Amino acid sequence: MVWRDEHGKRLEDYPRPSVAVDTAVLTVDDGRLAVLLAGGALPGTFLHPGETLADAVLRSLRDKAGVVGRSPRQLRVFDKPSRDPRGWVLSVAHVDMVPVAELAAALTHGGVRLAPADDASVLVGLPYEQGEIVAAAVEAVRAEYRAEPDPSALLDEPFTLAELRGLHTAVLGEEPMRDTFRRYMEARLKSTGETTDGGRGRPSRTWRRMSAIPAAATRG
Amino acid sequence: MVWRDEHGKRLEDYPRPSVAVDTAVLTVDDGRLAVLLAGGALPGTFLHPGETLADAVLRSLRDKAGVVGRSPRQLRVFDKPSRDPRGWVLSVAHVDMVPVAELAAALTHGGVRLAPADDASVLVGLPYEQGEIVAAAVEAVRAEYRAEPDPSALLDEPFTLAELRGLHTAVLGEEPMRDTFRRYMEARLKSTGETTDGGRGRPSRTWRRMSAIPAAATRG
DNA sequence: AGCATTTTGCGCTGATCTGCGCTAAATCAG
DNA sequence: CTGATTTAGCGCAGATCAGCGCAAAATGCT
Repeated sequence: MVWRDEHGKRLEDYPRPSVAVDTAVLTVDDGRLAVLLAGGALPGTFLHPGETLADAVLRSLRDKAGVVGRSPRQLRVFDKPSRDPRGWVLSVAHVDMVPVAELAAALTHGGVRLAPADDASVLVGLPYEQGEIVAAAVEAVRAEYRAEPDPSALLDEPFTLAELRGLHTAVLGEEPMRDTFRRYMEARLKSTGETTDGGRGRPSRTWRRMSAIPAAATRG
Repeated sequence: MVWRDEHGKRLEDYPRPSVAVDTAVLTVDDGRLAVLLAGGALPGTFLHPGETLADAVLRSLRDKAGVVGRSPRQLRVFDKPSRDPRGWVLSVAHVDMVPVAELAAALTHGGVRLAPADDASVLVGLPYEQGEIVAAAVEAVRAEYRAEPDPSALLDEPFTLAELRGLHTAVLGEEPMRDTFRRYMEARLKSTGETTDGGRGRPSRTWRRMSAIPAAATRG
């Protein structure tokens, strides 16, 4: 039974935009935040019937970047009329932080590369307002990292405080003060009770995230 | 010149969702947060060609609630497949805080009423996941009010600290501590240099928001 | 004029946080 | 065994913040 409005028209009888999902896939590469570009743009796709936005995002990450098992977060909708020369397209922007190792396969494909995520000259070169998407993504990820230790689980467990702080420095673009960082994060981590093996100097204590879910598992 | 893809198809040849905008119009009524319902639902509309989402939101607020000159904020997209029995519809949810006086005309229409915004029994009675939209809106507005003095300009200027604190109490659902509130907010307000007239007791100092834009003007 | 009322302002205490210098601890290299 | 290295841990000073009690100030009422 197809629904019709008071004019006898179905939903399909009205003009509708195309809906795309675009994802700023961020990672840490060479000590700084980087964004994945495929053919000079963010990976994305048009929404298919019956899909949720998250389904579409996951499909585009798998198909365009070989990335699976992640949990992209919705940012917001970009809808500037002049945004897409092809026509009326809305973009629902997402962000996902992915360990750089998981992007290795994608990066062997022609046209797939990493670019510094907080480099203005990179952002202005992106089509379809995607520079704004990346900027919004960087801001969102930095806020998450200020609040929680490695919330996107880029580090394999267990890890040391130095590794964690190194990661946070790369994400935030500034180095947090050692003691302040340690006090805040230790309260949000679970000690393994063990230390590192080998290496000179006093062995480091090792930690896991509070969540019981393994790092690579999808989140709720 | 109509764009076609590598299959010779235009954007319109592919199935697309309808895109609706729904706005949680929040206000303060009788000392607490309230949400506007029109016919038992949030005001909304389908997106028309050539419109931005903000255009559509403003149009629906004008047509369904008689509200003009505001600046709704985008929350996020709701896309649960079973959300809308009419068919494939995405809803881009927004929130707007509006002085209750500006809703007076709308409230004289049949079927338009205010309901407590943080009352779970109200939220579960809403169609199309709109309870979740209202909950997300309440959370967003409360975060804004924790950070800034009356960011949605519900108070006419100038206002007293007691009026401001009363408004914030209504929005937050809890009364902030007088001195803590005063220290934080005074730093974010502009003193008029004048005090209230009449009334018993020591006259109150009066304040304006930092922004130079009049309260009813739209924001950037 | 005195009192009640209301707001402003602030001194004070205790709590919390940041940043830093420095030592102890636990390794490995020589 | 000694020294170098690296991390852990912490004492401390200074800064900041929250909350409270209370008095001063500025009105209107009687």
